[in-house]
Amino acid sequence: MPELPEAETIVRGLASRIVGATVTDVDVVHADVLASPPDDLRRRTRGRAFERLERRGKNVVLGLVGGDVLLVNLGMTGRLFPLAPGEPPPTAATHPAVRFRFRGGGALLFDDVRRFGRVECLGASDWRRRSGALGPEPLGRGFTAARFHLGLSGSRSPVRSWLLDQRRIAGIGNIYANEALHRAHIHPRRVAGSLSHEEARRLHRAVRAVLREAIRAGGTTIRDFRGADGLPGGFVHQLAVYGRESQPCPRCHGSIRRIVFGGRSAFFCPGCQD
DNA sequence: AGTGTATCCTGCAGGC
DNA sequence: TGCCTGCAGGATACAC
Repeated sequence: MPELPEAETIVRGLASRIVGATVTDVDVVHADVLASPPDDLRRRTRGRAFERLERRGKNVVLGLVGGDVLLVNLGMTGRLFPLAPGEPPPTAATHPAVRFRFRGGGALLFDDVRRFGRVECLGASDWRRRSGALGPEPLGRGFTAARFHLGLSGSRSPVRSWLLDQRRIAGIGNIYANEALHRAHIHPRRVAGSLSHEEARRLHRAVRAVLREAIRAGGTTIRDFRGADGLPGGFVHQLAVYGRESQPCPRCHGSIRRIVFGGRSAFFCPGCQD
């Protein structure tokens, strides 16, 4: 489910509720979302406070005092709900998987219908290594059109697959890959290394614009996504192609098509993407 | 280095 | 109403 804008929306909504909270215990309802045994997670988090909250790609990163990091990958249907002392979980939290209890009675609930999400606690150096294996942040300063073009060059994979590969660029998922390609007038199946300098520049701009606009709208809710405040994201109303098979292209009024490759649906307009 | 396929799960929409 | 199929925002492992 959640891609960069959804993770960013969660982090922004969560920060004021979580930073400063000290973990007293961890309730594990579904251990299969944990990367290590429940006791490992308890040992590493109990008695420690969260001191910073950030995002890396699609991951929510909760930094603990002492340098360890609680890493949450939301998978397809993962959500994080902060709970005030005495506050019951929202009715939307139908599939609780892990609950971090805080001193004073508050909590952070990880809820995940399909349980493709992952929760793990890493030491600082392990986290650095993990983060280093991810590609650049598309909204970061270092992510220039020139660097993007360089990354694309030499790759024979379809550009949509290239965008989804977290080792090449971090945070883009199927919705925003399709939306950015449409905005840049580039067919999702184009060979990444065949993009001209001009096309790479257009796609670079499109990726950044789509992600920024989606963050501004609070992410995209197809079905499950909720921000930390429990609200759905509004970008679904601004989607041009994703999930709109057979509907008219908002730009040229051609009929949007769906094709499948790399195991996932790609949506595009045959009229204005080549 | 690519691609296709399968896997992990649950829920929902659509066809009959 | 029920049953079946296909589909889903992700990540990974495998064979070719």
